[in-house]
Amino acid sequence: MELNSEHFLLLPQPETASTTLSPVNPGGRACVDYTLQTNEGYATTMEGKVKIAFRTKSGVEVMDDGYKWRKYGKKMIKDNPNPRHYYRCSRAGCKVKKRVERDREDGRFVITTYEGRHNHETPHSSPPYN
DNA sequence: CGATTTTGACCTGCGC
DNA sequence: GCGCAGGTCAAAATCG
Repeated sequence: MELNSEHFLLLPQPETASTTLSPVNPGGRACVDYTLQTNEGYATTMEGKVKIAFRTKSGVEVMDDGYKWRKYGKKMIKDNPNPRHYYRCSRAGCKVKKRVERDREDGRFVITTYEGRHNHETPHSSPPYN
């Protein structure tokens, strides 16, 4: 499966996303039913920046989208009792970042946030949704 | 042997 | 300006 902003709802950005909304639970979140195993997801497109976040109902945060990810950091967020993992594409020139954290209320949910776009083809080519 | 992963420390940005 | 939170990088160890 290709994780492109085009595959998600391109929301300009959650209005008044400064107080009431949470990073993973915007007031105007888009409850979509894409071809993915995702339940909810929203994409925020900024000037030249792409932020895609969706909640997966998989107990496994390791969803192989066909890219090689290299973990470069782990952080405990105050808002979440669960640690947040920071991944990065191992391909040279690929500055795509991936953030994975478990849901704060439902440990069986995983919030995956992709930032940026891949500038190379999938080094794996094994899309189970093809 | 090389790449990748893990934990900690450090740095930056924003808020107050 | 300082404090807090979040994010990134680095060094070492491990696995393939």
